[in-house]
Amino acid sequence: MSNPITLKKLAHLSNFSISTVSKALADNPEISKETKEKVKKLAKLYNYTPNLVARSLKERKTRTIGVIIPNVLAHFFAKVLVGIEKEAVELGYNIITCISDESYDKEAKSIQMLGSGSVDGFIISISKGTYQKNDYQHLSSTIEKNIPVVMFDRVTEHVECDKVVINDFESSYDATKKLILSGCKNVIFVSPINNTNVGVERVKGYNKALEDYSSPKALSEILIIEDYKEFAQYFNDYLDKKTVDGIVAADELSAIYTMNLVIGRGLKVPEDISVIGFTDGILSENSNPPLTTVDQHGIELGEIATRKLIQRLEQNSNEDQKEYTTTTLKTTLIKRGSARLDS
Amino acid sequence: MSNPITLKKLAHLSNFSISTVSKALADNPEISKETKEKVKKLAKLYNYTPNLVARSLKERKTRTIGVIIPNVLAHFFAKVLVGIEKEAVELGYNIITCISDESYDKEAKSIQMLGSGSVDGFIISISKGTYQKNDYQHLSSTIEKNIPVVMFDRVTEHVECDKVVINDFESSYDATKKLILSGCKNVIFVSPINNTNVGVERVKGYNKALEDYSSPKALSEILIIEDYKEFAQYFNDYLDKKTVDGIVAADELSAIYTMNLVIGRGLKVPEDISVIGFTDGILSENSNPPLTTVDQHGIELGEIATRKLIQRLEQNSNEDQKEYTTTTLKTTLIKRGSARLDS
DNA sequence: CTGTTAGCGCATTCAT
DNA sequence: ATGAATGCGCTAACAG
Repeated sequence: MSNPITLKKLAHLSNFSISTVSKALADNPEISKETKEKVKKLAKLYNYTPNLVARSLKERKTRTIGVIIPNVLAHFFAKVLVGIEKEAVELGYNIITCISDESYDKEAKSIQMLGSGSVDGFIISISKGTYQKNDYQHLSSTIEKNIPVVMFDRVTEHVECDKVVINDFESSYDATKKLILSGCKNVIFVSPINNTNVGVERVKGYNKALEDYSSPKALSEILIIEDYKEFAQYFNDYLDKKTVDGIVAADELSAIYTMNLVIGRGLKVPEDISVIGFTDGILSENSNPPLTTVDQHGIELGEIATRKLIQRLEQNSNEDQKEYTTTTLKTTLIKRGSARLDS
Repeated sequence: MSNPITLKKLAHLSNFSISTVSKALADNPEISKETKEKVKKLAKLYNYTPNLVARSLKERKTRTIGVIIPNVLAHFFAKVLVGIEKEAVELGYNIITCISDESYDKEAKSIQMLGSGSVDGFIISISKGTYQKNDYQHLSSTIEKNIPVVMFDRVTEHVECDKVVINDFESSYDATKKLILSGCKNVIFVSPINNTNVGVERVKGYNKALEDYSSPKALSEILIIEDYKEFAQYFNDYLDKKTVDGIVAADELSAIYTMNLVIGRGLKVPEDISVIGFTDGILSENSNPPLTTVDQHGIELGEIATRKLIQRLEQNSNEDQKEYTTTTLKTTLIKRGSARLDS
């Protein structure tokens, strides 16, 4: 900036002292009405805006939140980001966004960078890489430094902090159960996220539903997707050998992808095979047939996470620290065309 | 932060002065090897990280970029964001993300906030609201304050700055032309973004292609989408009256949506109607049939914009200011299943 | 080679 | 009601 207008300059121009100007602009009752008016007029005239970096240094808080997500291209995370941004702005905060790209290194580095005074707290969903490494030191240590962390969706029990998740187990259980009750004999589970707690919970829900509702000799199969191309091959071979009439997919893309493979074989959805996916996305609304999905309420999830974090940031430090809490959001099954459901 | 370790504390602990510690950590040649080693060891031991806010204040730059996009849920913008974030991190910058949500007010407010010292420069794609209002004061004035701005995709000639765009006119011209040359008689254009320069350019390209290649009595129609539900109704009525065999859509969602309406009428894509969309998204790869699209290379676009901005940020202020430049990225037509194309 | 000093812009305590 | 002085944590010019 060539010549940013500062308090000092306003002070010169107005013939008041810096502190008077500062107080006047802050509507401090110590200052007389006339001075306030003069100063404010001048400030407006010169288009004064306080330097936020200086203020941050002084106040020792930045009113900025660090947001770390694995991947913005996944619609769910994009939605959460929308919720976070919206709520943050509402409450007077900015967000610094980092995309971990599912990598431990990038996640850790971002946290370490931003943790050096750039942000007041973090909202994070853990990367696959971090799960694999099973190392949460970077998170624990920021919490120890008294920088609050809120985890959402992909969380871990190894770190104590506020969390916001959805009822993964239950949702998956429910989806599977509904398929079975509406006549599916052989329901399989497809997942590209088996290396996250979220994926694991969804598998558990699936298994439990089979146990509770399916005949013992029914198909019970979890297909892990790592590479989509390889999976296509594998899945086609699989369908050559087995008869499937229901699919629960752990996310949106895998649901759509699987559905298209099914249709590509000349099978009909939902007549021959019913498909239910987990998601929040546009894909599902606009697929053909439209996908029946478990709505994860991403925007709301983001808002809640943000509120939790800011609440903690703004609580008086002499108050008792509130206990950490985990909020579980209930999903909603959105019925579209890809599954025949009774109820 | 309860007790962030600072230079001052390191100075106490090491019995050197603050400045010596500072210089030692910065590998300043003034400092002896032994001292450097001692200090660095201590710093590592206490896990010292410099306070970036203080450094920003001192250096008068934040190494942070403000990114303002209309909507992260649109895949194209999400991709650009990925490109920006990636390149920024690579070059040692953070990004503060604001979502304007297509609103002038939010856009202006974000810029004004962040322009007060929080960021060194901006990367922005203009909101629909701003186009409507036709007011670019908030942008011009930040440039006047010597905060560089790079605009991408949705740009305006009313502001002089670096820009990165794609060849919208040409791409649209080309897509339309290809449809006509492969036999489409009646190609219409569908757009939800007609209130942006991008949308306007694409319409122009469409019109020119009709002019150059289509028979004079062929259909020539631009359908504007404001509300998708209303559009569905309108479009169905439209197809009752007119015969269409080609559709060019100005973005991804409108392409998919239109295609699904067509299929919903029992028509076949691409046999009865060919569809080409503009996009960068997952939707197109996974639609049924997969959508033939104009790839806008969002990630690369984001990277280029970031490089341009940072170059300007880091150029010596005593050098001559470089001229503002506009980079035009060439799109690529990705042929999938939704259009019969000859070549 | 090391230390003292000043100052980035702001808020605030303590005089006056 | 106003102003002088201090310090947030850091860098760097200057002095020794």
